[in-house]
Amino acid sequence: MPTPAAVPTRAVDADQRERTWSIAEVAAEFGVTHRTVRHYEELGLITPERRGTTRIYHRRDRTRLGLILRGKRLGFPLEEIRTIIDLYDAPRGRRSQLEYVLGQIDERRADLEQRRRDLDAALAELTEFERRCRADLDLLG
Amino acid sequence: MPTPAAVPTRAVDADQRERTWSIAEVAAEFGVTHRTVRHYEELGLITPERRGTTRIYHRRDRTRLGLILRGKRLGFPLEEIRTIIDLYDAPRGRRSQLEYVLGQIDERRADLEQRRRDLDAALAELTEFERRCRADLDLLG
DNA sequence: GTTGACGTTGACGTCAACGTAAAGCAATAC
DNA sequence: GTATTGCTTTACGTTGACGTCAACGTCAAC
Repeated sequence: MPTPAAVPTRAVDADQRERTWSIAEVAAEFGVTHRTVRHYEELGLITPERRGTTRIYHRRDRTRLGLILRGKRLGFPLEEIRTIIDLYDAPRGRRSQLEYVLGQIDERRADLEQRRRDLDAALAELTEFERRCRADLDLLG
Repeated sequence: MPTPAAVPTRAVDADQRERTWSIAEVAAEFGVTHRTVRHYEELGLITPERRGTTRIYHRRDRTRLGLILRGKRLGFPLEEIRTIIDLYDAPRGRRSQLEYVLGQIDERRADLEQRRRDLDAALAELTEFERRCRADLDLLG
């Protein structure tokens, strides 16, 4: 348990908890444009705080942005990504809700595992193709 | 080595080599519309034979269609898919060409391996999330 | 000989995921 | 002060990946 003497740790915690970012900062950090970030907000994928009219991004928003971009790298459409990350934040108080969430998890898992099969097949073919190319290269001396 | 006595095998080979398909057949088989198949042709991803004006699909076209759709499931854009499957058919006679192809293979592999990392991370998070949900469910009796 | 079933070529429509001005506010920099 | 920098909204443009007619050819079946 942290005591008042554990000052360094608590200071770092406080920093990480309370630090916020501007739209330019998060955009640069994740290698996207501010337009992209705002687009995700329009679709309800992130909901940054507003100070007046200016957007303020917290750690939670950066976490979500990371999930969004990973989902994109995996080829998911943004609408589907939204349902996924909403799932992580869904209320899970009642049994019916938990069971619904668990069902959704199963669907997601099946999807991801199909993708992994495709991915492994593609990698295997690529490896075999490389082997043949190297064999051809050897034949050329 | 096949002898003239190996009739059954040779008959099957001949069937498989010479059987062709209509656009409706390939579309149905791969679960896409004829419009989609023609779209891929417009982009140069497949080039079926023409008998008069009618398209005739060979095994080679079906193989390509399979690669295209797997690429799509993995989230690749069609233009990129085209460069990939063209790579498999590229001439590899000269050393310089082989070295180019091997370089492309490396790029592809790096891309696919990044995707696999993303995929594994997503699956791990999903599993952890499921664990927490089941724990919550246990608490409800 | 006409009716489907299946094929063809345009050509325009649509949806997602942004890009790209245009025009304006708000704070710091000179 | 004003000029630049950074943020904002509004709104139209673009690209990819098809969908969706329209208008027509062709061939077997009835």
